[in-house]
Amino acid sequence: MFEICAGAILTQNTSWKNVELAIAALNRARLLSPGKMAACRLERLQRLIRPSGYYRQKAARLKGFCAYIVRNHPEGLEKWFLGARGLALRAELLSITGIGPETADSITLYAAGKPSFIIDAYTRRIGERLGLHRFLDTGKEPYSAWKELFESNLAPDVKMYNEYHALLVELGKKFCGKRAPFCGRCPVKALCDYKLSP
DNA sequence: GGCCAGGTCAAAG
DNA sequence: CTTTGACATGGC
Repeated sequence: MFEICAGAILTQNTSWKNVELAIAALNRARLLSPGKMAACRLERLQRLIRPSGYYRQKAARLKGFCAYIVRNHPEGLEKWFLGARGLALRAELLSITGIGPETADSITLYAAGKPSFIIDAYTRRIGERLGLHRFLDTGKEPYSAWKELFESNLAPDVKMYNEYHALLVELGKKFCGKRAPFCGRCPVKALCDYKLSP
């Protein structure tokens, strides 16, 4: 649970592979709990998470997150997440420095198990290449616009959001690299073309 | 060697 | 309020 939260912060603009190294180090150091991490010296934390990049910034963000939990939710993550509505939880997470919309959604969905659709680089990229950006609510922030587009067209189901996002990431890695503007081989595109053609 | 990776925030303009 | 720069490592 806390590991998922830490992973969500560590993976900001970073490949998951590097994050795994950092998580493994934290695990070996037995620091994967808010209390332990909050009590850990900053320099030590920085050293442990170094492989995940931005280690100074991320160490500060992790500590800030832990300090917030210790101070405002001393009963622990489980109780906090259990007692909170998804939307309220997301808003609360957003108030913590270092937790932006995507990280908040990742924690809300993956750690707390509440339906909150995650928008990431792959989701946007695939969406754009399928022409879905035409349906975005102009006048809203891009993140919110994408999120609303998906959430207003899908049932708020945790398991489905989970799989949906995982599939988008998988497909994005394979077929929608930043350097390949045309993803004609992408199965999602193939499926859409099939569905949309008479 | 250059480009990229499941972003976020504070400082400028 | 919108734009821009900083943050940093590992893999291909």
